[in-house]
Amino acid sequence: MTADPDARLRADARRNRDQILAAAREMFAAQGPDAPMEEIARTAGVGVGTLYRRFPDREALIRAVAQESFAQVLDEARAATAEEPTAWDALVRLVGRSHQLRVTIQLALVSARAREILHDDPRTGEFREALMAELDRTIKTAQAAGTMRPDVGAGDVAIMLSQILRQPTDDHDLAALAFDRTLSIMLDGLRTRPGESLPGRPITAEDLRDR
Amino acid sequence: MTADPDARLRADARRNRDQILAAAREMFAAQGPDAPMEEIARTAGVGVGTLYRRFPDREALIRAVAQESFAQVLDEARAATAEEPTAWDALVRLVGRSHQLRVTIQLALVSARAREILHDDPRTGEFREALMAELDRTIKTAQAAGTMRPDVGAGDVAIMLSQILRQPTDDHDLAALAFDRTLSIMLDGLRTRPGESLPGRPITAEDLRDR
Amino acid sequence: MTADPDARLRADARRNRDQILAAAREMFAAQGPDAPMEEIARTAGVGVGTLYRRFPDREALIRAVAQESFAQVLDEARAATAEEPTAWDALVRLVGRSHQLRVTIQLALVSARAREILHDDPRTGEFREALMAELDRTIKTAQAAGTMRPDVGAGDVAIMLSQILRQPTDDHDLAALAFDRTLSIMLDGLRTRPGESLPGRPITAEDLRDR
Amino acid sequence: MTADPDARLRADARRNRDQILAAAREMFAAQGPDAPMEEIARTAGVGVGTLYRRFPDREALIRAVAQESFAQVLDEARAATAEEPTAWDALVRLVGRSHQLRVTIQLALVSARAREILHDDPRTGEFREALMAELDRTIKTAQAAGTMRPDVGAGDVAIMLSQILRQPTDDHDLAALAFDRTLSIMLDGLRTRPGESLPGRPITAEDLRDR
DNA sequence: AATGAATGAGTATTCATTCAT
DNA sequence: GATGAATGAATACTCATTCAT
Repeated sequence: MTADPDARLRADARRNRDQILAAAREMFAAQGPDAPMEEIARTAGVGVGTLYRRFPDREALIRAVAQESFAQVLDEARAATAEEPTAWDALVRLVGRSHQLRVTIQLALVSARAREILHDDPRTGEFREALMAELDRTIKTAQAAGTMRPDVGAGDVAIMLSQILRQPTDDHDLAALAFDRTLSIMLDGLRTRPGESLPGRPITAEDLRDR
Repeated sequence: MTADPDARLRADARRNRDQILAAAREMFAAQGPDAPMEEIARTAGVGVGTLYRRFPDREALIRAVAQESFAQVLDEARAATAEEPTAWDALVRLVGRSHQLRVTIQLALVSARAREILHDDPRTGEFREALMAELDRTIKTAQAAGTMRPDVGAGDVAIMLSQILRQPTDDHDLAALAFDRTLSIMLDGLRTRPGESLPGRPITAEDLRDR
Repeated sequence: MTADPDARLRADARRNRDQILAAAREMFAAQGPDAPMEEIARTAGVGVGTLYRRFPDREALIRAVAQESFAQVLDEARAATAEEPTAWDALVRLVGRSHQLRVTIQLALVSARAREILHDDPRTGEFREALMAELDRTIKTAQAAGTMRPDVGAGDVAIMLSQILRQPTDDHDLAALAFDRTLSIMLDGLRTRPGESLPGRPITAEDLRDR
Repeated sequence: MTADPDARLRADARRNRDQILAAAREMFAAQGPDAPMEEIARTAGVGVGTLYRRFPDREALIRAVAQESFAQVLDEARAATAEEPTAWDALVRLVGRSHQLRVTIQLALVSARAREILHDDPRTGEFREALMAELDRTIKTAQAAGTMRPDVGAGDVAIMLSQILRQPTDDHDLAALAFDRTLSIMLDGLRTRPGESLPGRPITAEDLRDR
């Protein structure tokens, strides 16, 4: 009946589990989702056996890392909607703050293997749905308020974001600067601008449902 | 025993080399730069031995593929500058047409390993320099003509492009649509718009020299 | 804190021990004597720790299972001798009824590893001795009565039985049918038949003492 | 178009392949079909890689060993039929000579895993069919000639044989003696004996088709 | 005493690279 | 030169056994 299946873990087991997840997040971010399991275990300060006890195989580990990170983004998105005065502000805040989540999100998107694994994981799916719903709502509100161009959909924004969130350089300072600027340019491009029109049709949340 | 045995051999070797490069391009695009050497050889229709005779190791192969692709982009950029009426048009054409080059460019940027390998390859470096110079020139011209916002540098554009060029989805149609739309939004964000101003400072070609 | 805490514990421990033995018997029969300890524990409804408290390692467990099963066969053999009118009848009953013991016996004979383990276990040795003595007596009585061919020894019969007792198929019905028929053919072959003679010499209980 | 798919192997590769098969046969006989691949390779005098190049996984190796051995038995069976004066003699010779094939046959029957693997291998299936057909013919001929009891089928004999063929002891001399004697007893049990009758119904080749 | 978490050695399998034919 | 065979290091995963709670 508990939301968290691991709530009943013994204290030390819980700690190990968390350390493993943290290590995996780091490692995945640095080397991609094929990072050696043994190295992940070592980084987490446990034996491989322990890692495998908690996460029966690499896929399970990837799923767990992704879920954790998705949950964080969703929280962030809801907080933004709740706390910001306008939908546009909520959007700006959401995408701006995601900064710290970049790495883990990237994981979920960057490797073909990871995407495949997450594709048919129901838990991840739910998060994605919820996140897209939130985004969709925000965008529609902003468009109704006249602050955002009407010819874009939640899918457009999601894709743009997922692209921008990827680390363009290993130089962290430069990457941070680039993120802020690219984001700014993109937001400028998203503002209401009468007389402009995008090619094709808006990409909706629907379009991304089963990608 | 032929009059010109050398030429014959060179033709053979040439063909092999080209087939290997083509196969590697495909494979890298599909599976990333860690695709099995044996499979690349098979796809190219040669034995692994032949592959290794041409390219002493994986790094050499990656470098060769990258060079070829960079050379194409450079040609494209120069043609755009030469043939389009305005700098803005040249920029639009360049980024729009890069479509076909997406895959190979991506290869050169997407994997940490590939980036590392290319990082200190002088030949690749030259191409990058030339390309950035071309881009810088185009942008400055457009800014001087008042068509492009003055607070962006060649680095900003290069990074944005490299981000956009990555395949966001395996659904090719959706990816193509997304590319066109994201590009459009980005271009809108790049147009002259009095009263707007980006955070930080322009990212220049310099900034990317050693990334 | 109870008046007799010890008895309570013993009852608990006893139950655990029995459940573990039962589970091991099942598991060994199904998967051979290399079945995962953890799975045996789970089937028995206890933790691995408990299993290891009772049986310090796999060998000890195998020995315990084997002893239990050997003891049953010995009981069966003695009952047959005591209750059947003739030695031949006793023999027929013994080998026929062993049906249910097949699985556990098999365990003790089928795997090289198990045989090795049991080889130098004194307790198992005693059972084997007793069983062979019983068989030897029965056979000699039958031969003296003229119902059984004189050129066979207890070793011949034991070996034949151990061969026949192995499960020839996973199809249980077919296996049961095959057992009955093979046994019948074998018994026919063992009956007194003047003028026939076997190759070599009788294999005795002695011969099998240290196999 | 060749019967043997490996006919085109280079001389050295061929040699390696044969050595691997020989090593596997030994190893499987000694330790069962789970013998370490690395050890098999070492015994064969090659690296693991070579083993895996020839046989993509353990299953493939098991299948290859089984096929080879089945083919030998089939040859033996046909030779016996062709060269012996009576069907009964052919049967006696076949089962007697199988002695040397014991080990490899055992492999195919002893482990649940091996049986599963071979179960749906068409090549193995063909051999089994052919072998059973041969046996069936021999038995029917012997029964028609009045030398063999009429109430047994090819399945009965096959099962009995497969049971007897298993190594009952590690003492090779004793095992050989036991085999000869058990076989003799079984053959006595199979001879024509008016007035005797087996339980159930004859087990036919059919019955074993899909075990 | 029972539990189940942690450990790490043991094995299967893959694949880059070298080398005999 | 081309080929593809051989090698062995790298890595995933399993499971017997030990030990903290």
